[in-house]
Amino acid sequence: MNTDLIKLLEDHGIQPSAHRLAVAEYVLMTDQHPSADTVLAKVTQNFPFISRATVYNTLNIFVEKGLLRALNMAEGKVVFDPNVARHHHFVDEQTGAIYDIPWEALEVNHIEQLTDYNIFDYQVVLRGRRIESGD
Amino acid sequence: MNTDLIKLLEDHGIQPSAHRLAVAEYVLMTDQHPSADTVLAKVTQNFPFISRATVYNTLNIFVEKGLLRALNMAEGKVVFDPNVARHHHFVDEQTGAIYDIPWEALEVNHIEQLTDYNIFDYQVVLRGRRIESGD
DNA sequence: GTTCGTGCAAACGGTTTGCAACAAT
DNA sequence: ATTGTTGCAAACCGTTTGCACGAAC
Repeated sequence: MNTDLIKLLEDHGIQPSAHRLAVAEYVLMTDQHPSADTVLAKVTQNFPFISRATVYNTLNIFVEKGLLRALNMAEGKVVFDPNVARHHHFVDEQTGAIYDIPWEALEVNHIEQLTDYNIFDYQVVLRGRRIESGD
Repeated sequence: MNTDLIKLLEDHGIQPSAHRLAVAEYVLMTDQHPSADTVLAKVTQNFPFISRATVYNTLNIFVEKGLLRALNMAEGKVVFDPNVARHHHFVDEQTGAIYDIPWEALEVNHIEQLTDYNIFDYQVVLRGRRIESGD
């Protein structure tokens, strides 16, 4: 069951406490991009006695240790992305929802010609409306 | 002198008050990406009696009316970009500074194949270190 | 008994808002 | 008189921090 989750935390130098596992179980498995508050709400469902501070602490540790990426895409709220591999993002301007776009789906050319910059990383950020296919 | 600035505001449906002109004079002319606080500091130099609230109000009006774009790229602070034309951004991870990359400098392919999305706009966000060429 | 995780509440920092004063027409 | 701009201070909201408690080794 979550022995693999325990191992994952340990492999990243994080002591796997019960609270941290509860947070990990949700935030590392979701394909959404939850805010800290969303994480708190979700985790509270199965784990009613966790405090806001612990959720924030845990999320920050996860980001520090490379299990999560923190994104600042929209209005004053950080969201967390368990997908730490390279990928692009689409932001639905109506709902605020963020969707992952696979790295291979897009191709960016001429980056090597930006010689004034030492580029560690890049991504395409797209904005618009998601076309709802019956969901 | 700033009759053109007055006209610019009026053309965007903004009453050109003295305070608004003072803000516009700085924020619409800069090639940096100042935060609200930076704008306040700059404007205060020439215009000591402007309040924080007025600066925020003015910036929000400018964004609403399309004179500025608001960017959420980094830690909990909105910055303003007077360049409202399409362009890309490079973020210096050390200094936090944001640089504009001309639209034509990069080419993104296969966007039209993202058929689940109605894409209004997109940009490439690059991160790394700017190479200081003697500045 | 020292280390580390947790909870609470207070503090923090950027931004917004309510309200009263004021200017312009 | 109405409309719109400004300033102040308080409120707000997401996040961080200080400190005390408690569990684990």
